[in-house]
Amino acid sequence: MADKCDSRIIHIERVNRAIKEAISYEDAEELSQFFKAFSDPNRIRILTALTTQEMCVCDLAAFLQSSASAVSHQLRLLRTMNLVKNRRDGTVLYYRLSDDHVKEIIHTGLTHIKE
Amino acid sequence: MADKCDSRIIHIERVNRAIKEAISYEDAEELSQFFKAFSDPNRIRILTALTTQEMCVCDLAAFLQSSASAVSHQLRLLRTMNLVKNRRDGTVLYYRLSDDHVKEIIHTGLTHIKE
DNA sequence: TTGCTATATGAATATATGTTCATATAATAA
DNA sequence: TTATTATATGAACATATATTCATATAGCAA
Repeated sequence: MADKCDSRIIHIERVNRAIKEAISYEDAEELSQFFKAFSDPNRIRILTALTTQEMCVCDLAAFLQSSASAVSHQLRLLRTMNLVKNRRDGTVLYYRLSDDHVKEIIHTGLTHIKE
Repeated sequence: MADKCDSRIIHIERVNRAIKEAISYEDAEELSQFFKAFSDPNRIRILTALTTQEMCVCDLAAFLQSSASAVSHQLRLLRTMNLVKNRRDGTVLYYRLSDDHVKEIIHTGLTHIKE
């Protein structure tokens, strides 16, 4: 915090413009949380798997070659972020994507890394 | 790993389809790394600020009310991810976005959280 | 050269995160 | 009821991450 250039700003008009046009800190916080949901390879694999079909926790665990517990933890996080929904059929919970933003986000990301 | 349902998959056809259509683990890894760049509120604020103008490290530090050192660390990460570029003018480094994917990603994310 | 400024960077620290393990819960069947 | 299965969840542990602080580097001016 105590840097030299902090007291003597170089381009005050740019700083003011940035402040004026900025999204709120709360929005930045929420947005970063949203993207954090995509910041783990296993969650990415879960989300991409769910773009074409609904799957239960066991299916996803088999697909990821991971434990059902680990998958369940990840799914809870994705549920909290409203990225996936589930429906119950007996003891089985089927998970699916909440909406099309997920596909859109992943598609844009894939396009970026493939350049 | 030693879960009960791991040995006895419920919907083998869904698992096989997921495996068949999946992106590679390496791509999932790279994609998650890409999104990790957006998973911090200060990086989000840096990236949104740079959508309308180029700014130097000091400007960004003033905007974020953070230290130049912290900003520099974040910018290095964003540079490594190819999300920002810079140009030097004397001792000052001006940062800008690398391409339009950043704007697109953030726009989609904002649309999602505003629903 | 020396001195100053903007930025970069390594180490240390504190916090966050992902998995595992053990246990709990919910639905079903006997 | 009890048993079984699918899923959820809390605690613990290991790893990752963001900031701070101290120091280094790069460019410029005197």
